Amino acid sequence: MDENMDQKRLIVKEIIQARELIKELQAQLNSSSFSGQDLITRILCSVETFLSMLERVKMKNESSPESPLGYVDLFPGGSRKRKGIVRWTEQVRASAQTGLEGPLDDGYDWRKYGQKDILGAKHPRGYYKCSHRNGQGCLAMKQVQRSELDSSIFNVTYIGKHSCIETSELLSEQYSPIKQEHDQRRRPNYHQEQREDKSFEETYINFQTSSVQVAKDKDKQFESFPSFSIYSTTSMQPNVGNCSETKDNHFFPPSVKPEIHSPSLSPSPSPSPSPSPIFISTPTASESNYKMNHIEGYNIGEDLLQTTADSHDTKDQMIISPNVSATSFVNNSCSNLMDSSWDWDFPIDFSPPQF
DNA sequence: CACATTTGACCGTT
DNA sequence: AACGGTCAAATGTG
Repeated sequence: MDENMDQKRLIVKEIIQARELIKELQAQLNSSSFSGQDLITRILCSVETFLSMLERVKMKNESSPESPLGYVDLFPGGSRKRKGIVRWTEQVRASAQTGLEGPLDDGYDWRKYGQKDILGAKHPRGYYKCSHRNGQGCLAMKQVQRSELDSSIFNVTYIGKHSCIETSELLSEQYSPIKQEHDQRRRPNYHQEQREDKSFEETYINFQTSSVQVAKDKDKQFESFPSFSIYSTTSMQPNVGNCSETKDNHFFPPSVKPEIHSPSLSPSPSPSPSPSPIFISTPTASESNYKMNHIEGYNIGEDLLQTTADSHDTKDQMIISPNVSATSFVNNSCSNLMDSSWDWDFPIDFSPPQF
């Protein structure tokens, strides 16, 4: 467990180091006499190291039959929900086609079997079973609830995997290029197969301080933990220029690369209270749309924390060591300390559910 | 008529 | 007891 703690520290340290370096870059760019190349290289080195870490997490997940890439099992080990049933949450924006009221076409046939007003929620939660439950014995279910923050967004929690063969799939095998991504989702067992689809090998991890409120007392140290998101894809080359980051530590893949605005280039710099020379706009919701489905940020954040809180050996976690980094930066080149002995079995667990 | 949705009742868990 | 999840009768739809 001491080893696990060290690994956690390294990961946290790495991102914090990146953040600090970026802050330093901001300050130095303000002085205008500094090109910032050295710092940029170091920052990107840290980011690359972290992405490599994520890659390792993902590779580890690939051994799971139930945890497709880009979807983090919310309850590893089935600690609080029924064991042996995968459960994950996606966030789907109502499109112009489906309208605000849905239904949300995720490629499967669902039959609504209930609706419930949820305490403290503005919108009721709908309960769905796969339409092929009777015919094919498919046990997949989902719950749909409109987001509190954005009523055009639906939080969709999937419970269990489909064992059915979908009728629409049997009827048509024709996919238009434009519909390709959506139709990927229509494939039977899409979620299970996604991890095998190289074009979809993406990992999106999102921690947010706003979700810390649900953490239990022994996880209080998370309250000072900064918000950050990482969006990784194996198609991302070592060319760190593909990575973009906001001042809130949000990374995006090239496909949703945010637009970068520099006050020196922009006519009217944002009147931010604290000087921030680089402003990066996040992708619009419409750009994200199904891209954002990979993880439901708030839920992932809180569920990771809750999952962590369920572990028995996590009371003393996430204490940030100031002296450890996985990255060494020598002569403008980046190397890190990760090797085959790296063990990812630390309590913030991406490992597959245990049956 | 067959099937889907709605909705209040019921049940298990906390 | 309160809450979330499910059931099933009533109702709606094609």
